[in-house]
Amino acid sequence: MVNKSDTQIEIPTGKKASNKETYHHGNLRETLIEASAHIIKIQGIEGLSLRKLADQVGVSRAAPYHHFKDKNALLAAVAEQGFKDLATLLNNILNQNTPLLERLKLAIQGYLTFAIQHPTQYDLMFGRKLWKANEFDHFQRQAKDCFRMYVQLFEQLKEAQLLKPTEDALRLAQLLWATLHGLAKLTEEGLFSVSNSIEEITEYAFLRFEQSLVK
Amino acid sequence: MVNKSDTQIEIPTGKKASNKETYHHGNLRETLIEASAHIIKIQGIEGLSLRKLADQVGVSRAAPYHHFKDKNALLAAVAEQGFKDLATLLNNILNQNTPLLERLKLAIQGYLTFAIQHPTQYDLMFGRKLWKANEFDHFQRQAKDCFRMYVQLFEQLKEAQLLKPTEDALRLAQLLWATLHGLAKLTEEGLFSVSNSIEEITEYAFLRFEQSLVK
DNA sequence: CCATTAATCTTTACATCGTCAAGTTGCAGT
DNA sequence: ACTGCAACTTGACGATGTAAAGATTAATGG
Repeated sequence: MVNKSDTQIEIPTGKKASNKETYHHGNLRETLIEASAHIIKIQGIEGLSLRKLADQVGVSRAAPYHHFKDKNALLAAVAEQGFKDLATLLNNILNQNTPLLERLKLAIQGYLTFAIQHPTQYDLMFGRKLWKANEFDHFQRQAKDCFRMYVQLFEQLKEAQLLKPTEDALRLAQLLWATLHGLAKLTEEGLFSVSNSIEEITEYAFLRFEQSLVK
Repeated sequence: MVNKSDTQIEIPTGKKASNKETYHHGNLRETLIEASAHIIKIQGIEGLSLRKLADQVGVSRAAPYHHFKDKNALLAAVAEQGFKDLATLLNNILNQNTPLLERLKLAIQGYLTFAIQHPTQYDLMFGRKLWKANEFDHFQRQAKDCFRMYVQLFEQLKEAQLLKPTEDALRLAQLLWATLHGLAKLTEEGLFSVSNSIEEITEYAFLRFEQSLVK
């Protein structure tokens, strides 16, 4: 009754045949993910309620449960999409034709920019809730794929003899990611009394890894 | 009725006169914080329900609201306690009589150990929920006090001429904390396909900061 | 082209949760 | 002893996640 089609206009429901009020939504799963991502971006993770979400999409409260076991399962799907976005961003950087060191710098800057421009989604992606529950394989796999891209980058650096022979690609990747994650999180939360620009921070991080390079 | 004193035995309520069933608890605020910390340690943040908490402490549902405006305010108090613990831990390390470099190493190892031994509390301490809401001054102050201790350490290093003159104490502290936070979080969540020991990780992090030292 | 099956969605219902309003109890200070 | 304030209780409300059972449509195979 709340949801009569003639009372609510211009709220995008994402249904397949736009105006047609079909019993079957036809695109619910994706629509839910997108709408959730939108809500999370604006209201934060806590602002997402399955009931309101269902209302907004124009579907009953229980409908989402036919596509996601849980609220957490839905959140995991949103987070997974976040990692996919991050992955394509990194892919674009790592596959371009610039010098390897330039790519490293861009990979650093790109990561930080992503994290700081989408703080709430980033929070979800690394939230304990989704990681401690070991039931979201796709999500975790997607995240680790992102990590592997950094390992790859360092391996390329090593092959190109740009890395000191004593350095290990995996370790460096771990350290870089950790540094980036820490910088993003602590900056975004305002823990660094001084507020620095992304460029400044990028420079910090980059310089830290110069010692591992052949001069 | 659920809570008749003769039906529930040996659950510590933290009341002042142990057995005496007093109308006034007398120690509620602290008891709530401790009990919450305990629950969070075992069940995680999501496992904390104000009602169950009140039951366990032997008090009515609304009682906590006379000591904390909000559930979040209670969580902030718990997190603040976490930062206090971390602060005393760091204080003990920084005030001892060992060489400065040894203290740096211990400060690194101590932080990582703390984070990995209390994962759920650590998660709370750095959770976005408490940081984006700018209403918990004590909590944020306590956190920044911890950060300042790292700045202090690097300033001492600089005074002792152990730091290259081009290096800035504040920047190094920011980078160290970020690195530690990232390492702690990513390790604890199992993102680093390989699982490393704390000693190994400590070594990683420490080596990263050697380039800033005078040889 | 129709009938059966499976997928998708709805209605109803329930337990739990955070929180508020109004009342009660008891301690501290005049 | 009286008063006022602080600590606590009871009862209630709305919101939330989710399970059970039924309705509707799409898909499939004869």
